Amino acid sequence: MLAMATYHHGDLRPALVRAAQKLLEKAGPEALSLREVARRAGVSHNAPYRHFSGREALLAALAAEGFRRLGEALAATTGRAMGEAYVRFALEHPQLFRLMFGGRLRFARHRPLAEAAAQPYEALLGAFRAQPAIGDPEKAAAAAWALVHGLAHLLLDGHFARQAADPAAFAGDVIGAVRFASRPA
Amino acid sequence: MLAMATYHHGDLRPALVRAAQKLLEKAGPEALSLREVARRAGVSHNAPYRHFSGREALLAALAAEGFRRLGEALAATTGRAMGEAYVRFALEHPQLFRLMFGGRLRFARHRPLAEAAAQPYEALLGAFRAQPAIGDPEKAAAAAWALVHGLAHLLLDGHFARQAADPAAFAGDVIGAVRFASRPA
DNA sequence: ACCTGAACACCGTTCAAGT
DNA sequence: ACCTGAACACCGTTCAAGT
Repeated sequence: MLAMATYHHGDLRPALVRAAQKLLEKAGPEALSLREVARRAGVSHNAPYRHFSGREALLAALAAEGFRRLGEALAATTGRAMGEAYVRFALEHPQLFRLMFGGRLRFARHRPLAEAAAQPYEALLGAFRAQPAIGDPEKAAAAAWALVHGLAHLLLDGHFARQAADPAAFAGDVIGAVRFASRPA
Repeated sequence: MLAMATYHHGDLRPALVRAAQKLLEKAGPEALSLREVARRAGVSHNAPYRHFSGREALLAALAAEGFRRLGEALAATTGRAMGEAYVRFALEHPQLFRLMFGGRLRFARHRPLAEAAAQPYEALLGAFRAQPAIGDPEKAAAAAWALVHGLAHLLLDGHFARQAADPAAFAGDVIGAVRFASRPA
C-alpha cells in the first residue's frame, strides 16, 4: 500500500495547474471556473481550496508561470528578434497572454506574480543597455515594450486582420519600421 | 395619464445603457451582470432581453459607443497629440478601454461594433497620409497604433508604475522618443 | 409590445463532517 | 492533512403567464 500512500492525489496542486492550463487555452480566463478545474482533476469542487486561496490565486499562479516563460523566451534573443519573440509568444498562447495582461489580476496581492511580471521589461532593458548608441535605454525599452505589446494585443483582437495575412510577418515589418533613436537631445 | 403612457420606462434601452456604463467603470467588464443592471434600472432581471439579445450584446453596445468616442477624440487632434489623446482616453476610462480591447467581444457578431472599432486606425491612417515624408503610411499608422495601444495597456496594468510617476507625461516622453521613419528603402 | 415570477443549470466560497 | 457533501448567495438564459 506504500505506493499509493498519497491521498487520492498526493500531488493535487500540479494536477490542478495542468488542468487549469488546458482549460485556460480552451475557454479563456473569464470562463475558467474552479469547479470545472476540480472536475477535470477528478476531485470535489472544493478540494482546490487546500492548495489555492481561491480562483484568483490559481489564475495568478498560471500568469506567473506565463511571465517566467515569456521572460525566458526574450532572454534567449536580442534586437529585433526579441520583439518578434514577444509577439510570437502572444500568438502561440493567446489566452495565457490575455490572462497575464488582462488587467484583472491584482499583482500586489501575489508577490511571485509581481516578481515574474517584471522579467519582460528587465530583459528588454538589458538589451537596450548593451547598445551604447541608445541615449536613454529606459525610455527606449519602454517604447519597445509598448510597441510589441500593442502589436500583440491588436493582432490577437483581429484589428489588423485586413493588413496582416501573416501576423508574424506583419509584426516583423512593423517592428523593423520603427526607430528608438532617443539620443540625448 | 398621457404623460406617463410609457410602460414603466418607455425608454428602457437608454436607461439600461446608462446603468451599464456606470456599473462598468465601477466593477469592470467581467463583473458587469445583466441582473445588476436590471436592478439598477428598476426592472425585473429579465426585462433587458427585450432590448438586448443577451449580456454580450449589451457589452457590445457599450464598446461600440466607446470606439466612437475614441475615434472622435483622435480626429480632433494631429501628430503627437493624437497619441497622447489615445493614452488619455484609456487612462480616463480604464474599464471601458478594457472592454473595448479585452478580446472577449466577438466583433463579427456585432456589425455596429466592428464598424466603430475601425475608426481609431482610420483616424491614425489619415494623419500619416497627410505627411508626405512617410513612405508607407499604413505601416506607420499600424506602428503608431501599436505603440500607443501598448503604452495605454501597460500603464493601466501598472507595469510602468516605477518609471511613470505621471502616466500622461511618461506617455508623451515615450511617444516623442520614437520615429516612424519607414521611408521606402 | 412590454414586463413579470418561476425555473434550470451553472458559479465562488464557506462550513461541518468524515478518514 | 486532505477530502467530502450540503448550503448560500449569486449568475445568464428560457419560458409561460400577465396587462
